[in-house]
Amino acid sequence: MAGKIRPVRGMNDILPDQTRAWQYLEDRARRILETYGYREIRFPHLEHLELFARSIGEDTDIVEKEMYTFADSGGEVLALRPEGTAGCVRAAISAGLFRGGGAHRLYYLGPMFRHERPQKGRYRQFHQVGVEAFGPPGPDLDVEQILMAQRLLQDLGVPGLTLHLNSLGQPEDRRAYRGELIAYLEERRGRLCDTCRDRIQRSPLRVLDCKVASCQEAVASAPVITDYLGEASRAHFERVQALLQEAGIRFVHDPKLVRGLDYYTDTVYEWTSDHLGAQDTVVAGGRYDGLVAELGGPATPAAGFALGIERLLALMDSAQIPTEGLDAFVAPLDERAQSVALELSETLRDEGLSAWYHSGGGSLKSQLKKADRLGAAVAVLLGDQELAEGTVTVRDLVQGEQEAVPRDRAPQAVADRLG
RNA sequence: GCGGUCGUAGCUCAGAGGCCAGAGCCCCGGAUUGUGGCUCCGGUAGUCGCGGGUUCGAAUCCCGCCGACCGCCCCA
Repeated sequence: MAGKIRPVRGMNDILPDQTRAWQYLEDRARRILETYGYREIRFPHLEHLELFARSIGEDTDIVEKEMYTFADSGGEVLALRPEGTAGCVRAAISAGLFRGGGAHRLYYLGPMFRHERPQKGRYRQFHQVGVEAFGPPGPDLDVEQILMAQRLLQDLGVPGLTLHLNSLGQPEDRRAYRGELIAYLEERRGRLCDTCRDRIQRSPLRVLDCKVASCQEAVASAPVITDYLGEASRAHFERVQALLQEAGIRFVHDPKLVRGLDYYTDTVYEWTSDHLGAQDTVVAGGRYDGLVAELGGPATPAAGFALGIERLLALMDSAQIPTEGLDAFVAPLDERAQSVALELSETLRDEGLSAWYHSGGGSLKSQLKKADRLGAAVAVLLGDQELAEGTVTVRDLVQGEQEAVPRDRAPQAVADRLG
């Protein structure tokens, strides 16, 4: 294996056999998001490290140990984006999108990078569809986004889903709650696992969903964030739940649901699927009313979600992905037929048909075999006979019938043979 | 970063100390002259992940490294 260069760990090639599913998912996502008025935005994969540190939070795992960071030759400290929201908000601020206070609905598709240990459903380069809406502060926006995500998941036939919902309140609510929680946890320090002991002061919310049994017991009667919500947040959360119920969307209120990014406020949610492994979150999102201001824009409420493409692909019913076939396989039987075959192939494409011009010769038998393997519907054969007569042989590879037709009628003859 | 399982042809895998390392799929060719799919025949292809060690002899046993997968952690 000398000289063979490996792919970077956790970074996967997406091969031709898989790209059809990717394209299908991306097309469906675009179509659905656009019916809700969202428009695509594209922004760099690389940003100043500080953007992520400030938006995601210095003390989060993502910023602390999962980012790909480096100093470029000019000495600027950059990072490959570990998620999309920060860059999206930065781009919107940079473009002055918030001047005038108009509502904006944006979506994006693309790779994100986190230096984690790869496993099923978790990769170092992974792909998300993200949506962000800016302006409206109301709970109805949160619910419309949940409806939109659900439509997408249903459209793609994703099984075994559960929607988990929680509210994190405003920063001051969280601060008050955090104090209470730390006090509670400190009293039970002895019953917590090692990692949770370390977490008490740094990120006490994380202790709540530790999977160690003793931690679960210790935390069973811990204070719950939703008991500490301010009046506005409480009302917001109740309204979200009421609207979800009226929309007929089932959810479970999960008081322990905590997101790994600091910018969330009020509503947070997560869809999990029981058909995945340990990495079972397919969609996650929520409201982040403080982020735009935090990044230097005008105070602007906002909400959004991100969807993991690889995870969704793993869940999708591949049967619904359309297979696009090849219309015509054009076979020049010898060198003399090449120029006519090339020209005929172009004519077929002029008519909107797909044509595989066969280069490389071989016996008619081997060429037909190739046409068959390629899944061509029709083979167009051009040999001495056809050249002499000014015809082509159009062979229907499904029916097994063929006919000789004048060359200029070939496109029509091919089209007639297609389902 | 921690733990477990596993690395043999392009792919899926068999071989578990001893004839030149095997099968299926794929690919290529053939089964009379210009006709695919089914069948049959033949063929190409592997420094058995890499490096050391044990042994008369290692794909097979031992050690190290690398990689993949699964889980922890964390999250999409």
